[in-house]
Amino acid sequence: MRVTIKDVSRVAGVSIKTVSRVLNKERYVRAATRERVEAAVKALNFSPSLAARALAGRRSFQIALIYDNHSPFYIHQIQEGVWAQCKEQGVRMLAQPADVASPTLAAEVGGLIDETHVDGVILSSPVTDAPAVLVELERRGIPFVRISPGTNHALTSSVFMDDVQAADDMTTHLINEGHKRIGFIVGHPNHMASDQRLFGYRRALDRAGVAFEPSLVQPGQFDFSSGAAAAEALLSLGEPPTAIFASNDDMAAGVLAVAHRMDIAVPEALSVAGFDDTELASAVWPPLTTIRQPTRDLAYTAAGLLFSEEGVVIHRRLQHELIVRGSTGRAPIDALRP
Amino acid sequence: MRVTIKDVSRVAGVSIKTVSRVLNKERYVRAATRERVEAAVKALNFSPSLAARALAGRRSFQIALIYDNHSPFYIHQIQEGVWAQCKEQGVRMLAQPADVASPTLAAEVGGLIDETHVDGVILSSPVTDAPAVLVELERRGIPFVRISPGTNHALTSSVFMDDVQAADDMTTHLINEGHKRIGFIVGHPNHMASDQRLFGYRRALDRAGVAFEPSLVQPGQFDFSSGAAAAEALLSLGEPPTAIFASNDDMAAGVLAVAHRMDIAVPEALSVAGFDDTELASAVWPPLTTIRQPTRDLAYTAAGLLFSEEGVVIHRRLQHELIVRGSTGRAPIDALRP
DNA sequence: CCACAATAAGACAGCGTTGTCAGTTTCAAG
DNA sequence: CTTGAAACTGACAACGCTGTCTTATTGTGG
Repeated sequence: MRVTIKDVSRVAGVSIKTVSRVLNKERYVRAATRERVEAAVKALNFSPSLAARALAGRRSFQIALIYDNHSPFYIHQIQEGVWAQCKEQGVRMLAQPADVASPTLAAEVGGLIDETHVDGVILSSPVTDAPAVLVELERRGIPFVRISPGTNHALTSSVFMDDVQAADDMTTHLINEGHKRIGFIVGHPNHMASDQRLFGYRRALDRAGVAFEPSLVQPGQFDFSSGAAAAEALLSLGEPPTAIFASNDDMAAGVLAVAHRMDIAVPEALSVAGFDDTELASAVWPPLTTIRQPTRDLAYTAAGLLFSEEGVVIHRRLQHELIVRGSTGRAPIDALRP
Repeated sequence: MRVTIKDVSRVAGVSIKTVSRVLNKERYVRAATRERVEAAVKALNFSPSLAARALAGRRSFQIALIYDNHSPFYIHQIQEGVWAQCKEQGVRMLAQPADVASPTLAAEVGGLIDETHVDGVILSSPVTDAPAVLVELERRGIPFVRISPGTNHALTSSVFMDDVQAADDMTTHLINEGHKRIGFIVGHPNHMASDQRLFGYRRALDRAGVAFEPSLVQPGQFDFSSGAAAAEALLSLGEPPTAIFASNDDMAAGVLAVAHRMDIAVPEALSVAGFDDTELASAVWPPLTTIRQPTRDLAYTAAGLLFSEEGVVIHRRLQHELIVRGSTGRAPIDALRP
């Protein structure tokens, strides 16, 4: 039924071991032999069984991507980046949703590894910072790379962007546009990036000599409705902000919706800024001023590191970019004279 | 290193075959024995190797989900539905992006199956209607289920919704709101659903006695920018439509953006309707009147069919729902008197 | 209490590869 | 030529399970 390495070896007139050598690009195969084998592989349309390879050899040609993130756009980009790298490397990707809050998470990850023999694991935030998972992976000695982890102290590679600087950049941009009362919507508490973005916001305010006001900071969950709720709270303040910086695009979309509903003109009366530059940022009106996070590249690079020389720990920072679109503008005149 | 069935058998004091029986819930194991084995499994934290199971047995405990769809929200829901079902069944999901336009698609799918030994395949539109893929799957005799296929004539199960009726419902709703000139933005030509939605639109017009006007129909690609382009074309007509029905939400978001840019009030001067009810529909302003397509359920049900009794072909239709939100309203007065 | 079926458990081969090791050919230097 | 190392190739045993077949052990009607 199934075409096996045996069939190939018969057609090529060599031993199965030689076919295996060709498949794995090992040394010590005469060019003429290699060609005959390759021809046979092509003729029979042979694809080696990953199961058999995993069982017999040291590699499984599979890696796992573990994520728990409720922004579909973000996940989509992460998947795409990892996938692209896997394709280049001839490796399969197992995309695995997870729940960082689950007490069985580490056990599930362990089970996944045992079951599938994956060669490595990509962790996406916030799974990057689930201690139980990290312990489990280290105990197994399986290579893994983290995308946008909260801390870099682990002895494992990671790729990330400078969330603090990015939030600082955005806040500074708003200050330069004349805004003094800038609302901030914090991200999901599970994500370390949330704190860092908040820190960047405060740092920019400090540097510009703008007093930090706790009532202008609202909690959020990185989703649309929490953004809307936070916007309602901010806009019903006695002295509402002239700009709102939501720490991701989904929440910024929520802010826009509330502004529209309350008939507040954006950006004339209120500037709105997001973070991530997901497709959503350009799908809303006005299109969002945001931080372009190189999500796809982060994922692509992360997977690349997984396949790179073993034992070398690399922390690679990718550059973000401030994207100015229609949702932000000069502060209203009356806000400029205190 | 790795915990194997042998370790379990040693701890439980039985043969590996008996452990295998317990794992696979086979008959002929005394309750007491089963309990001892289960205890050993738990104590050792044993997860059986899928590779070994696939190689030795008839099942691999893996299925593949193949898709090529450029709406991240849609894919996300599909993945989630299939994933949920897989989790219940204790089976792994291989999410596999693909390109229906690629001439090597069928070969890739074949390779995937050979490599991974998957027990079954879920096809998401438009891969559902790639003849080469269907031929390849049938040739291999591997079970597969299609989500929202263009045709139901194949001898394989499928789940779908009534795209014609849904588009008819939406169009009728707009007509009932007094609209006579209703623009329509067609979906991606690769998707059979595109034709069906167009047909539903025409059917509703016909029944209501509204003349069909070809210039009111614009092509699209199911993405934001093609929706925007189509809107520009429609709104610059000599006599522009009072409503635009985009055949998915992404394109409807594009229409909204153009309306905002051209300073056309929605829904006062222009009603905008979408299709799918992805999260995007509620993230834009005004929130979209749309058709709720039970995407997640379709996927969940599809995976369920894959695991159900073999050989039974089932075509299951899931119910859609017209969701009226703020983006549509009565036609402008002057449009009501011809 | 016996015969015989139903139930329960184990021995062993084999799934399709790779790792190891041994054997054969090639080739350059003496 | 001869020799020895380097280049090549193959035989065979794993890998961790399940399928098949065989061998107990238990239960049941006559």
